[in-house]
Amino acid sequence: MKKVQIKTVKGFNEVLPPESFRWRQVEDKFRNLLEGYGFAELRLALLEPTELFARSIGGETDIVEKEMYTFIDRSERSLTLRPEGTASVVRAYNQYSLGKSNEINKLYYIGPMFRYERPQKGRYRQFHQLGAEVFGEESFYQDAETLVMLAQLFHTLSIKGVELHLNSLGCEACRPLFRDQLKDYLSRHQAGLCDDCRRRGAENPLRALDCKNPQCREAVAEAPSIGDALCCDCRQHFAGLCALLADAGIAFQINPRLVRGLDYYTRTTFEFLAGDLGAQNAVAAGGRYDRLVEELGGQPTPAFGFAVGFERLMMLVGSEVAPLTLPVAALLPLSEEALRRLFPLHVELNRRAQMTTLSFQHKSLKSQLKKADKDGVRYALIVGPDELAQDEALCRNMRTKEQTKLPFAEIGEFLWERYHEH
RNA sequence: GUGGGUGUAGCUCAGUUGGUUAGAGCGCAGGAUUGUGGCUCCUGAGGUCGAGGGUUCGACCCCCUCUACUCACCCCA
Repeated sequence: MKKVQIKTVKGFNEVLPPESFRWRQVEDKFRNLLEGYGFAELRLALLEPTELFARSIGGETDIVEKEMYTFIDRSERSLTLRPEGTASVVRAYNQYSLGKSNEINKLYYIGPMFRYERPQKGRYRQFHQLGAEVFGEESFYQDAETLVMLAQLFHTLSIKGVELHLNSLGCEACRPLFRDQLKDYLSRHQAGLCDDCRRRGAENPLRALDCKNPQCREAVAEAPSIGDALCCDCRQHFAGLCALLADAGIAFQINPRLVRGLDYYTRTTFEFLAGDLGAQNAVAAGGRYDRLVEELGGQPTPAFGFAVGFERLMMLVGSEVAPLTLPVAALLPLSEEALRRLFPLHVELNRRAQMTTLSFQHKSLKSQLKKADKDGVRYALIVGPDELAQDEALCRNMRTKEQTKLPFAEIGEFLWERYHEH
């Protein structure tokens, strides 16, 4: 080990080849799918005024209370590395008045998010999300379309065994009533609750439903169910969504305990759960947030969105990689003169496509062939003094070992044809 | 923030009750073949054994502290 190696910060993991190829393949599939549904990409700032997240995610949530990378910059402003994407998208939607032009109401993003938590399997301090938001559509058809699209994403990636869990949290008309009911229930059952849930009772009672403490689960088992408390409109919205999903052949479970960790959700919330994610189980989650745009200073605008945890998604994607494109041939110069002759050819060929490799060092033919073999090229073009004198290369087929003479003038065409064969 | 596990070569890991030159496989480099790869064989490079302190004649091994990684709790994508 060297002295004082500088290393990455804890929880900030970097993606090296060949993993980076797999990442891009999955990203590409996501982009293609989303753009097929009319989504357009947004590339947003990673750093935002702290206030944005405090207002959107909710001041009482764990994310805001203890998980944000927040610091004061040189002009004394409090800034935060974004812990999630939706707040920024909504901020941008308002800031640039994206709602004024109808065609741009479906937006997606891919990028890093930051949360100051202890890293573990499937959870990192810098992690990545693929997310999308739809603005201006209140219909449950929108909820259904988005969920069907997500199911397609998993299907496209050959991921099996993800379960869709659904719930409705109601709207501003019925949720406060339910909150009161629940608060009331919790205060009557304080004895059975953990410390956290007792504290939550007042500010964020819904979270108690979601507590993993077995004691709490028991205490909450008889609590009022949100499903019973929904108003007429919310009930219809949710029923409509469920019917569409059933018609589309998408399996789902209604989970009245499903409460999101962020405060802005209304009506539909969902999670796609999977095993094989370590102690984590959510690979994607989201829902409807009909009030947030307005709360962040925009026009009243219903919205629906989701985020996929990219690292978690990658854990579910099999390790099989689409074969990488390999160079067609290795150029093997056996002298300085040969190298000088081959270099312009090499540069010219690779301008069009990945065609050749070329060693700039004087190595033995043997070691160059070894390298060519390892690189998986189909041909080796050997050029030594003899070939140079004849203005040709010795073309060796690496599989059949057959060798033929190939004039320099024909190399380009020869390789270009072989390039398209594979 | 709390708890457990693990730090030995580029990678994956051995290392006996504490004993003198710390090993293997893979990978890398070279050779066996004056200009011919994969298989085989030979050779080589590469380690302050995570860091510091302690016990001991002697520490990779035992003790303490720190640190990193990792898994889990909390919570979340």
